[in-house]
Amino acid sequence: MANEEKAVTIYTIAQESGVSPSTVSRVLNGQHVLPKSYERVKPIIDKYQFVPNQLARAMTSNRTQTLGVIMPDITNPYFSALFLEIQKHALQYGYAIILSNTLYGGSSHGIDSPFSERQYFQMMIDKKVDGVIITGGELDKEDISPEYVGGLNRLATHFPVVAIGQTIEDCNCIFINRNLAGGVSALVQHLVALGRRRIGFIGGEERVKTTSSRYNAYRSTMVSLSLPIDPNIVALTDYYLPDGYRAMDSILRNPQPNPTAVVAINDTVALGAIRAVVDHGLRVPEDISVVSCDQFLESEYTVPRLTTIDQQNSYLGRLSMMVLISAINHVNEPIQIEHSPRLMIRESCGAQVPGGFSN
Amino acid sequence: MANEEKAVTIYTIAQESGVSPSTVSRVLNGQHVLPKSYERVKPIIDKYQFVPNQLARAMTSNRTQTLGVIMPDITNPYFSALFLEIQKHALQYGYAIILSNTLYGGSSHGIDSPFSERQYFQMMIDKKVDGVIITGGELDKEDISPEYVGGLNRLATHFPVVAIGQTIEDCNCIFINRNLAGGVSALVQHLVALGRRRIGFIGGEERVKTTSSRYNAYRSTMVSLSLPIDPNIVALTDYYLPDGYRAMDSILRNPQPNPTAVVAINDTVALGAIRAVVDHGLRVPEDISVVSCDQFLESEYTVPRLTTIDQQNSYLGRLSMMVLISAINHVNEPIQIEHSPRLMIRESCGAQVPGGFSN
DNA sequence: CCCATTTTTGACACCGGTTTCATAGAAAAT
DNA sequence: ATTTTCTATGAAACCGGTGTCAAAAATGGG
Repeated sequence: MANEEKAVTIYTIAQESGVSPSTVSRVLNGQHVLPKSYERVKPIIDKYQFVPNQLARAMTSNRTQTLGVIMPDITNPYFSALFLEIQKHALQYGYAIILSNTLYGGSSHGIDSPFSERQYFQMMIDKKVDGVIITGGELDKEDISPEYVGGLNRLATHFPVVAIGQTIEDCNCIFINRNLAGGVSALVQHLVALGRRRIGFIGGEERVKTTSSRYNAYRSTMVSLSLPIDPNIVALTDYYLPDGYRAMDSILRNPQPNPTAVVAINDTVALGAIRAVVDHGLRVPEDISVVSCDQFLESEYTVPRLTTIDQQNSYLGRLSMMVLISAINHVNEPIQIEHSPRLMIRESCGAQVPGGFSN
Repeated sequence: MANEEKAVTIYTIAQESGVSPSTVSRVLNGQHVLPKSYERVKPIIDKYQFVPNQLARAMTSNRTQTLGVIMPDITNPYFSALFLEIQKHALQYGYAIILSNTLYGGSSHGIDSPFSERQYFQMMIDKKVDGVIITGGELDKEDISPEYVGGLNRLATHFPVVAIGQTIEDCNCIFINRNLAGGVSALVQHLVALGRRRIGFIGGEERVKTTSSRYNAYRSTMVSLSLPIDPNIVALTDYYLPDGYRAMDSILRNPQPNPTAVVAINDTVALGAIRAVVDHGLRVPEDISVVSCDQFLESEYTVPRLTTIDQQNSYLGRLSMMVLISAINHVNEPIQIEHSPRLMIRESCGAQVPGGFSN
């Protein structure tokens, strides 16, 4: 297992090429040396395919070429897509990524996470990463605890921290705000245009931005269209399939008249809701339209095809990575990536779309 | 950004408590010291909440408390579930995890991965991780290149490598073999018991174990039941939703009679197939049963609910982690975790199951 | 071709721990 | 009380690089 032969170090190279270790170091770091010295050192480096020890290098330079990503749950397709996007760009800059899933509020995994988000903060500090991207979890809550903000600030004294979510006052992180409610108004208007008036809402947790901002957009659009908001056809639980099922089921069990359309917080919740509708012997979209605010599944392949909003989440990963990299390099030029949500009108809203297959 | 105050080191602690750095080191590592010394040092450590610099520690101990995980694509639910399982256990042992997605063959992401799997190997070596778990990618292919095996062996000279997939001869990794075909025979028999005889198969790539072992199980079961295997209702493409769609679509476009049942390589492919069936104006399961060999979605919430095989993949994550940890600690007690695939009979096969909701 | 100036180089300290080894001190034996 | 044995401690070397600084070499000007 262990490599018994003495490791090749910068001293090995120095000795064999007849220069000092310092000169080898300079060659490795692209600093200027006389051509003569270079010609001596380079072949020896190549001969051993020498790569300097990153640990030793990190000791003095305080750069580990490693980044941290903290998110609640990688099995959530929204987060896994975000992570992949982040990683693709990180690699181009030679960074490895330590991924930590906090399972914050992750009841859907049957275990209570024994590690709090703040313990992950400590881990990132211990690992001496060069920067961190953090998203989800307590960051999305409307009332963030001072302890959490303290933790973020402590993190930010060690390295740049990019926080995807809401902006927090008096916090030294770099914030990237998602336009969460983007397209929701258009979505509701689209449903109304299709003749649906009794429109419900199902979403995640109540005091969490992802839900509240969309819920508010739904409410204000309903009000502006002079449509009533009936609390009997609103249900907030969590963000996964079973939650969507449970929410829709409770609405349909209610003795009040059923909604004719329901806006779901995201694709998974929408699919859970559709399953519940079917289980109640009803059809989507004929009896009830079910639409989603946030596409992160390949929802053009579901039955029925989901009407949803493409929030262009892949930009988010790229943006956060760009921002982090430039913060690490103390570059302060503001980075702008344009993107706007796109309404994807498909079957589940009841609109007449081709989509189908002509045999 | 940078913490300007001088860092607290083991020397700080030594000076303040009036002992030598060596003694502080011993206290930190739980080695035996006189109670007198301990009483001196401990309060100072607590006062600063001192945590020794992991980088410096790693320099001499050659332990980074970091593990590597190399997989093709975290957005694939199978892999993300596996990763989460691995991480949960890693954390209990105090390991952080560097995740690398190779996007091997990942045409579904629209980019050609600029980094080959072997470059990720190098990265793990550079990062001096304590061990690696690798799965998917070239490891699943039937004809693995000698270069790849060489890469694996090189990895294994640096630290223990757990490879989830097939066993490779003359390779110093620790192999964990999945029982890929488990339950497939029972699945086919179940379909036959339901009166389906013209049974097709759709799966991933041809020379990849995940597909070939299941495909072979399908074939041998068909043969043993004296049923014909019609190549017109077999289609192999890839592992994602669009692939399932494409495969089923091509089968249905074929002038030959349609299958009455189709076995899909996994849940995503099955869902893609179902979408194709519906697009051809047919119904699942009335016209065509669609079943899956490998549950990794919450497929009890799909429409129709998917009949599939629970391969109990979560055990795989736990097992591989256990094996890796004990290899790192040079423990050689064989680890056995029992698990057997379970057939999940639901709607999509055409069986009469309660499942539905009574209004 | 020699002296002044600039550039390149090598010796050495340093990053923050661990480990070896010799010594001081405690415990045991005489 | 004295010698022997054992144990705990501290000084110093080490892990493998980077940064500083003074000496050496290269360059330029007269």
